[in-house]
Amino acid sequence: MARDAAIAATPVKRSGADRVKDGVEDDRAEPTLQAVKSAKTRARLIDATIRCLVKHGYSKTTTPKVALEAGLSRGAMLHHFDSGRQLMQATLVELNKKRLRAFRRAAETKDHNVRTLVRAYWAQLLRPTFIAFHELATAARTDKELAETLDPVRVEFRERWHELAIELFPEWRQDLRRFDLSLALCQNLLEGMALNRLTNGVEERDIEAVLVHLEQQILELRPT
Amino acid sequence: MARDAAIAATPVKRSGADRVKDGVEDDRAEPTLQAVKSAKTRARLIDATIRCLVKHGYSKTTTPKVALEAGLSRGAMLHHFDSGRQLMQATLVELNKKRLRAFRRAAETKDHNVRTLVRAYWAQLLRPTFIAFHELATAARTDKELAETLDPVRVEFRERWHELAIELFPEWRQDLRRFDLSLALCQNLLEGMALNRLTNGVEERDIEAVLVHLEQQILELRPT
DNA sequence: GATAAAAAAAGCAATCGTGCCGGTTTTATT
DNA sequence: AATAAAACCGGCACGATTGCTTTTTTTATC
Repeated sequence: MARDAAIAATPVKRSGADRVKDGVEDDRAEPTLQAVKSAKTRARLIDATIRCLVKHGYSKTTTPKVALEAGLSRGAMLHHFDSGRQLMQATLVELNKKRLRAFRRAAETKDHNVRTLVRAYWAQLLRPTFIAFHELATAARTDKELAETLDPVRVEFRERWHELAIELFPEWRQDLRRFDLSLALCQNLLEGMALNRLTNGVEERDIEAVLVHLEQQILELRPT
Repeated sequence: MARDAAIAATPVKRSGADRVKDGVEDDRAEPTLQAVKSAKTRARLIDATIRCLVKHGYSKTTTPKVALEAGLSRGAMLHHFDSGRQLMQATLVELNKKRLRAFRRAAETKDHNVRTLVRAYWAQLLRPTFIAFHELATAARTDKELAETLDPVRVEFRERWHELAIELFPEWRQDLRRFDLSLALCQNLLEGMALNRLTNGVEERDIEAVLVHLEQQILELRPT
């Protein structure tokens, strides 16, 4: 986990991270030095990027704006991420982690019924994390390097989402066809509605009705 | 309504258009002069913009690229649209017209059943028009001026979509609640799936199942 | 055919984002 | 305390985009 974070968010010319990596094999645990500061700064930059994506959109998210938002100089920023693109890629990976974390959290609530899960996912789609993710996903359509980062992200998201759903509702294992259909319905419908909502593409009063209907649909698709 | 469209798609220092506009009240019809050429060039620029949005995405759609794609000089381009932003706004209005035209066309097919209409809308969402529209809609979230253009566009789209659907299936007038729900389901589900598809966010094999299920759903919501 | 207007092209200055570099401060290790 | 390696900062030059202005060519009307 922590290693994944280091790899995904690590600049080429890192050093602290290398030490940690080497330390893993030659001594037991050298977890904290100023490498922890580096990680914090990287996280700050990524968070600033997310805020910029939400506030200004992808096309107007520039490296000076991100640096300003993070309270760092642009020079310091380029010390951690060799280019703006690397920062975007790291942000994309981090956004995926955030989304998956939110899932886990929602799943740990003790009462797992379809209704609460649908509501939990809908709530997630209203948060900045999803907005920023959408900005990057849209950009990735025409940006080869971003697409190459997005691709494994999407795969992982799908897999975890599947795993988690099966874990919560094991009875669904009986009919995987309907299971996949339910997931596809839920994801595409809610995400479509969330995106349309961002630019007044859906009437607020329709939302509740759609949510209720979706819940009903999934219940009917569920094996007995 | 028509005035809004004219404002949105018309350059400030137009002339042919003014003449046509004046001509409406002082003489019967002065439809063709070189104003028609101007209109054609504007259309060419807008089409080039759409192609650029599809090919490069919003963030990399620049005025030089559009001019090149249209086979015009940048100077000529700025003669028709005072700024790149105006071109974008005009393009957004035109995209809406294209989508509505496609609807009308689909509706004129003689056999109106739920299935063919769902399929027709889905087919629309796979075309460049929708991709370009989505690029602009996404940009509009953080661009005030684009948002001001998008807003009436969304309203008109919704109204026409409602009108058309009621016209094709008048029996639905009995239960407008379910009617609105059906439209919301159809639009958000299909658009969500279309968008996710653009960046490998949905498995191809799930698509058909979702379409079939949606058709079934709408049929069940339909009054007898 | 002459003339005026519009369409199209070409050129210009200013701005902005990017990537990179040298220099400075902080931090950790000996 | 000394030293080395980081984290960090400021500035530089290049390229690209934008809006505007000026010039040329086309087109329509008298």
